[in-house]
Amino acid sequence: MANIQVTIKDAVYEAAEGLTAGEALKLAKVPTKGPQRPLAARFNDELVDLSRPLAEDGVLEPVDQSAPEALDLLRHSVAHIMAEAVKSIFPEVKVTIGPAIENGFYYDFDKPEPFTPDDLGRIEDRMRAIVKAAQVFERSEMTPLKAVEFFKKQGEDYKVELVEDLVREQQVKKVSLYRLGDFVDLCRGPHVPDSSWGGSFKLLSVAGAYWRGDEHRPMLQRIYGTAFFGGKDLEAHLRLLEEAKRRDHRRLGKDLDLFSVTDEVGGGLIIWHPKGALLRVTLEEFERQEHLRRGYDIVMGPQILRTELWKRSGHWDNYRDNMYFTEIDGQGYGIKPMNCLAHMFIYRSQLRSFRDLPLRYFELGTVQRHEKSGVLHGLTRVRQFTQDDAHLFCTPETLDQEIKGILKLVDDLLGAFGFEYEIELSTRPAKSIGSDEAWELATGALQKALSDQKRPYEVNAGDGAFYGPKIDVKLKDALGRRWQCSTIQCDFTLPERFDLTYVDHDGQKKRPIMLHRTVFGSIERFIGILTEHYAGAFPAWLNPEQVRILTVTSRADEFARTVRTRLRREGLRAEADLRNEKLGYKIREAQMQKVPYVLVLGDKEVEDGAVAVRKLGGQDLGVMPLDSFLALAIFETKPPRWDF
RNA sequence: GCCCACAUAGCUCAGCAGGUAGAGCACGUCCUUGGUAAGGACGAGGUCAUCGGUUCAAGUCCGAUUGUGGGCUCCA
Repeated sequence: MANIQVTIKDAVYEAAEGLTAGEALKLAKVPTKGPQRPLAARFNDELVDLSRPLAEDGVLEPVDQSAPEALDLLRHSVAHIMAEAVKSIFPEVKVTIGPAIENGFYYDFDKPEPFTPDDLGRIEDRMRAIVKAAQVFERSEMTPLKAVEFFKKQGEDYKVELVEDLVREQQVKKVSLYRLGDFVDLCRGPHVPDSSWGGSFKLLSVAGAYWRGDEHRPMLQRIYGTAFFGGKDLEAHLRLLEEAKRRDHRRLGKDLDLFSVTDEVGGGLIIWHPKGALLRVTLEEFERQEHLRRGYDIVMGPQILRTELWKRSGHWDNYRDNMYFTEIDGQGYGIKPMNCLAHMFIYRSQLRSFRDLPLRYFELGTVQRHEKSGVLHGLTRVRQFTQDDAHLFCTPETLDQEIKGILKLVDDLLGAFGFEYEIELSTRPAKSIGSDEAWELATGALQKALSDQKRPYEVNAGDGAFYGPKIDVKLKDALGRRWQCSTIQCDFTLPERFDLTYVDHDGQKKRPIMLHRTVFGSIERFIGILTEHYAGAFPAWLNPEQVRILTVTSRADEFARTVRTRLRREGLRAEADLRNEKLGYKIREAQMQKVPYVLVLGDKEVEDGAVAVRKLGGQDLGVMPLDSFLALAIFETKPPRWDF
């Protein structure tokens, strides 16, 4: 048998061919215990099992739990452990696929009867036994023909389909299989060496999922779980899930009395209560002012527009199933699912010169979309919502500048809430309108603006709007969850379809370029995100209640009313709690309602014309004259503003 | 739209062998005037989501509808 040369950490080792990766690493004295113990290896840049025999010269690197791919590898391995457990308890179940996902893993099963919560417990117990038994992940290879035969014999129809697709789509000559206990799965691998690695796991939920994500194919049962290298990490993640539940905007919306949804009114339709409505108009007014400062015009369009317009715009072809239509005097109308049409008619209401451009029309436009019943969710997915929508009409010369202006606006407005974000560039989808040249131009313009500003972005191929490519912004909230809010879409097509023109320097009529964009996206959804981001403790400028005045005894009632009047006169949102309750009780309630400032008024304050100030969370600012508090509160409740 | 689960007082939930509804909080009245996260007593509150079926009898069993939750598909 020939010898091979294996390079590990810059040292070269001579070894017999067929030596496993794990054995080779031992030659280099890679730790076999502790956090640096390898769970897999990288051989000539290919991720391999430690049990993989080495057949050629090459560079070998250990992969331990600190490696970026380690957690996925572990979770995928735990998915196999789960599948083995499920197969041993329910032998009639057919297995499909079980990948690692962002915060865990899942495995999809075809099983006639649904899994029950009890089943999850039983599966977990079986998994623990498998972990304890430290079963080895055993890799083998087969020709696709053999593999098909093998899985057919086992009745694993889904695996048969997967192998056949691998052959058809990638012309593979060999497939790899992994055995764990009695369970053999088609799998690219690699895996952790044995099941003892998978001890820190938890099964989370069962849900339906279509085979291969296709709604025309069978509905499978998906079990979600998560796994980590240590119990501490697992506990931290479970705590995060608890925290997310605690911050759920649907719960906080009720607790803080912001909004409600009721089946009597209809699903996906938000009813804004006084505090929620106040929060919302505060946010909207902030945005209006910021747009006016940046040269936008505020406009408003009608709620319904004639159906033929939707046909001309392409919305009829692409979205008519998600629109509502009605008829007036024999004429068809569609309720608007977006705002751009009216804005184009404002553009068209006059002859435009290049001197008029850019035109920036901003509308807090309320739209209706017939979302499928199963997708509705609190404030984040509703059937009627308000977009902070704008359409910019510009010449090719100023396009770049306008895109950059929008990026700056996004930066400022999202930054106001402490959001960081990531950018994606979405390109032409399968279902689209417009010429190839227009798509190339538009995509190039967005790309150029991003790279000029050195903003890192990822390309999301085929995910653009039907009329143009777009920049999508995914913000990250306080819990690290990502939400898509802002979007910038470059459109050459609608100006064409609605024959928008301007007169250029040379006296010729030309087409303006149209930019569609939102910053918050949907006001409803954004308030949902803000609620969870702040856990209900909105910053003072946005909080529907900024100051709550508490009396110690009824002797302070009159003064409390005076203070409330003074605060309100200064534009502060103040309430007085004059109920016959103990101070501690009122404080508790004000804290739970997340009011930023509490003023305590007792005999001392009445006598001195002063207020005792307590901030949300318990910080005591002490007793101060009412005027001092007024100055402080006016300063602290100013909305953010930027120089540019 | 699809899979599964759920729907009881304003809120959170108990009621898990079918026999005419219960707790805590909130609310009302009274007592208490109490200085930084829940003072006390009493009281009022429900056609058990809606419609239909089984049964002598249905909150409880069955079906449909609506809505909600966890996902899937979709998201201009």
